[in-house]
Amino acid sequence: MSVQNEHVELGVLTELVGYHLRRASSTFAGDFARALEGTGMRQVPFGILSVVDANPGINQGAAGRVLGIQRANMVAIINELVDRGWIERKVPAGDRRAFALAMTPAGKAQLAQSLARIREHEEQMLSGFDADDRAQLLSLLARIEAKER
Amino acid sequence: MSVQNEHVELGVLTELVGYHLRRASSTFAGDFARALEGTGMRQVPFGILSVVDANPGINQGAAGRVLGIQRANMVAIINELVDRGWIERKVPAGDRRAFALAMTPAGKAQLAQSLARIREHEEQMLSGFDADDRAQLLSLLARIEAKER
DNA sequence: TATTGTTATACTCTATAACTATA
DNA sequence: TATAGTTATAGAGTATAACAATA
Repeated sequence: MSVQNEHVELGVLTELVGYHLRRASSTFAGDFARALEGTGMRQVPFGILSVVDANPGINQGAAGRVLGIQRANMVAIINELVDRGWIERKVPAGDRRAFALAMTPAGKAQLAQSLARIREHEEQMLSGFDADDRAQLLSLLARIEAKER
Repeated sequence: MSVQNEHVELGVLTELVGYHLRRASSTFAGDFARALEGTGMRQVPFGILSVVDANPGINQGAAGRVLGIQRANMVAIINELVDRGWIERKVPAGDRRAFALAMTPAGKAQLAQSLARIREHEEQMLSGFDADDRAQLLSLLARIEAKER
């Protein structure tokens, strides 16, 4: 029997929003990875670049908090971004515990290049979605994100 | 400065559907884990229970395929479900390569108990969503899942 | 040859606890 | 004391390659 002809029921999963969120997110992430293949860019590091770019001088803890990444897990990711020359750590005058993160010119360029690929990938994944569909989806997702505790 | 007063911009992430899908899915998964805490149930094993229940006699490969889980990764999960006495492997008469998976009575009970908790958790996460909002969300997610390749 | 299940392995993401330097 | 960053560690999910048994 070929895979195409396989008839398999999902059972109670069919009606569970959590299941479909997980699968849709996974489908999106898989296409993201293919679209960025060879660049070494992944979803999480890209998120950090976006936040550092939008908040020059932000520290690791604050960047991690807005992205839902714990302090301990930020260390390796920030190290990677610094090693690639995309962001830099500066010791601020006021509080010598925290580093101020800032984009380098190479980081800015990387962010722009990745963003171009990501926009293509989003167009692909959302083909068939009109402006209303996209706005609806973003609005519904935002209402779920707001339930984070 | 308290966390509440922290003002941090997401930058280009704000408009990216992939980012919000990932965060909403993560918010949902976190609440799922809290709702099922102590029962040992997780999203992936629950999905398998649902599929086996809806397709008695299905084999590991087919169950994994519909859920997007690879053969190699099914082994440990099926072992766990068998060890817990929730499903059983039977050697079918026709094809002795594949096992036929079936629910045990304990597995049926576990599925029902977990489902009750999961429905409460979904009510919590979707409070404020009317029937139309839920149908819209499921429909939009299904259109993204259909892009899986 | 192709398929099913299996083993081994590795990488990403996530989670917790404990430590240090600084405030 | 509280906070920022760090280290160590572990678990869950996911990915690939290679193998044995069966078809």
